[in-house]
Amino acid sequence: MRAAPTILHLDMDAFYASVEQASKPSLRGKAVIVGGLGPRGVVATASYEARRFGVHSAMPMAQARRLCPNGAYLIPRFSLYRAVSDVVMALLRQLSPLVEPLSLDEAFVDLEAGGTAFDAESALETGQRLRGDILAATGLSASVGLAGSKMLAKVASEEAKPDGLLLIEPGTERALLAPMSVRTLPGVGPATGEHLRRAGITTVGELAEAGEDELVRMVGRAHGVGLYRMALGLDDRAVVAERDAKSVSVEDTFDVDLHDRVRIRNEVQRLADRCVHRLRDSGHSGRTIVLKVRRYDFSTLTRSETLRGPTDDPAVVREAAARLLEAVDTTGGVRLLGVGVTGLADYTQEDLFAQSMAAEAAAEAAAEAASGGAEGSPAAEQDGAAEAGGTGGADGSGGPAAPTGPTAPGGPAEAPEGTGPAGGAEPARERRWSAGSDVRHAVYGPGWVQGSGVGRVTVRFERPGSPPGRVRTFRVDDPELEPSDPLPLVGDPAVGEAVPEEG
DNA sequence: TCTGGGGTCCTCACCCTC
DNA sequence: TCTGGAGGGTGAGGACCC
Repeated sequence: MRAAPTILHLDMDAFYASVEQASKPSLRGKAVIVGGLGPRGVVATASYEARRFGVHSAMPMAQARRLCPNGAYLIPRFSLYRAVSDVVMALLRQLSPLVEPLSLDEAFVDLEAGGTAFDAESALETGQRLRGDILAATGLSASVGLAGSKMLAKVASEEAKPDGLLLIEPGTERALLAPMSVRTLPGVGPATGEHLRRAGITTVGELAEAGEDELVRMVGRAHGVGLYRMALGLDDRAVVAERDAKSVSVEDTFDVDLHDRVRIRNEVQRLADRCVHRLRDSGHSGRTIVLKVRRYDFSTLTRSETLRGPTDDPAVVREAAARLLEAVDTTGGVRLLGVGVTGLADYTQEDLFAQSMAAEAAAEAAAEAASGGAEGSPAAEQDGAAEAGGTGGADGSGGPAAPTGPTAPGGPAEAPEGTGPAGGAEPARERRWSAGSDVRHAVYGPGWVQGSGVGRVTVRFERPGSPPGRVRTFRVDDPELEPSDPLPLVGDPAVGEAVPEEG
């Protein structure tokens, strides 16, 4: 019996960029690129306007700037995206208890399990209603794929993009998939795609013709069997609502390669502390400590050590990471360091007891461990820093966003050597306004920082739902200007108020 | 030209025990 | 006593995903 097309895959269109456009009306219809602004940043999401210039996810930011010099370049604001995602996921959970989030902007839903669809017609109705509900609740468009399996539902939503809905009728799967590129299938990335291409296989139909034995020979058992089944449109993976995390890790890429061994040790200690923080936040302890090092030539190596039992003790993780680092040759330079913990376990009473015993010693050690460095600086960790230029606003405040554009002073994109998150007393600094961040002015109301420098900050006064706003420039220490939280994308009671006239 | 961050899963090698 | 294979644990690396 064929499965009814009641597996739904939801994919928000160009999610981060769309949220920025919704929250900053002057960016609507403009090329918006969200990603790391540092010298080693890559594109996380590009708006559809930017994609027309050839900009796409995972592209180095420098290349994106060459292709689209007039785009608005923004650092991701994950807290805002998470809030919007929560709204969307809540709508999905109204449809079914079986919702499997894949990321902030993607999820599978088993509609049949929720009793909200049982055949093609009811699935289509539910999908359309969902898209309308998401638009009403967030102001954002979403694409929906419906099929009898997760793999096909994902293929369907990909085909439906942007702002569309597609249902794959049971029985039509193989014919639909046959002409598609093998890269359409989940699990076929650049390496496997190239491997298959060299064997003369470029389409899903050719994959199916090759046969299971041949695919197993080419790409290994697990992958080969899975590929063959997917090529036939077969996928019986269930939608899983709760998934246990298997590892927790943190990593930093440095603007400049690190050479100083002392600095490298300090960074590893700092990462170990951050990792333990995340580990504890997730309510876990872990048994295997992993150190990741990416060298100057982009070669990456990992070293790991398995402890006798799980830990969430920062001192233990720091020591293990330090031991692992001793076995790594870092001459030539290090561009990335990471610390992770795998083999996760829930807390035990014994762990908690051991923890409390160690807490005092750990606190002392942490105080000593905080020390400064002299080179490089990790990627931004804060939300809200951005560089939004060159959108060609009517007021002429824009202009091409050159790499040295109006990023906030001291911002992540231009942190000079020696400005890492070192401990110690910092000298008094002037107020910093990260471009892209939300602000409120006592007279002009809410807006966002378009850029700042040489003692001035430029603010565009607009809010979600308002017309594109005007730009004003203030002194960075203007007492009437304050940082503020992001406004909701829809449903803000203040929307509709007149934006103060230029005067 | 330049390649993030946080994950998951798979494969292979090696060692040890039975 | 020696040998070989199976199987588990561990460590390292690669590929992939969003």
